[in-house]
Amino acid sequence: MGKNINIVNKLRSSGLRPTKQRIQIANFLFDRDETFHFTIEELDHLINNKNSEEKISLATFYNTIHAFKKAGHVKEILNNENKKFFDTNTGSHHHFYDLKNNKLIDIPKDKITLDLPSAPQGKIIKDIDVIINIDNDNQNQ
Amino acid sequence: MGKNINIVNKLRSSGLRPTKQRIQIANFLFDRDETFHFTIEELDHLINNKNSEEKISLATFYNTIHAFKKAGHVKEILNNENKKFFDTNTGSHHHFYDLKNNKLIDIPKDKITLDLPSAPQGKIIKDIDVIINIDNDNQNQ
DNA sequence: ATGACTGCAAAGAATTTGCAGCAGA
DNA sequence: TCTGCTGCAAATTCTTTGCAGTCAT
Repeated sequence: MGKNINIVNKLRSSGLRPTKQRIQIANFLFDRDETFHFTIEELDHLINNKNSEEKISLATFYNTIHAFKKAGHVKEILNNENKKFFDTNTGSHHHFYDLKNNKLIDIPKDKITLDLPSAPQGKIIKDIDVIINIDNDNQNQ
Repeated sequence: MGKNINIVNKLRSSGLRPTKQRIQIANFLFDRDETFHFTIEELDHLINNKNSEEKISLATFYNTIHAFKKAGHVKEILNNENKKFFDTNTGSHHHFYDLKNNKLIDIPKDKITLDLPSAPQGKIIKDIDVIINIDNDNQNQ
């Protein structure tokens, strides 16, 4: 199938050997319509529960996701827990953060208009993160 | 001095016994003109290096800062490292985050104008965090 | 064959917890 | 006195690292 060829090329073109584990992880992450938000722990569970035969080790998830991040295939997202979140949407965009289920929802960059102050002396703006925390409606408080 | 009386009242009014340690931490945090951003580890070093006599234990810093957070005296801030940042400015406001020295700088709420999408069905917006990542100017890239 | 990758287990870093002794009301 | 707080050490959680064996090229 063509799917694997694309994934293999994606890996190769960023200097990563297309190993069995990386192909499996990359397919899981990138072969989908919606962008996907995850922690490494979640990814471990999601992939290893599917394939009960050959488990990918946790260390490999860490290595691989960091390699993907360096290659620009995933992006790390601000969060206020002690876990690192990643996003398969690597473009500039923003997020809703649902406080009830700890899930992120993408907001396209052009849906938010910002009027910003200028950066302090000698500094330049590199990037802007906007997180809109949301909660369930119609509950007291 | 009146300073300590205010601190003691602040603690008492939030149901916290004004112990020696809490008074010392509260004075350090709240008796200043500018708002202060810190991790618990930094706070530990800053306070315990001053007073080499009686060290406050790390566990007490954790307990105390969490008690202060629950009481609304400090606010936790979004960050992308594996450390928790706190802010003595508990009002709604935003931040510059200096990528070079990992320091936060407050931005008053009214300095940023936002035009936002509405929250998803059944959800309401609770809070908005804007972090403007800044870096040194005039360096290649 | 060579160098990169995987997986295990051990190490590290940040935070939390249990509990005995201490201190504030 | 009595309950809450402190401080120590141990436990947890998340992440990183070292290294021997394995796999891609």
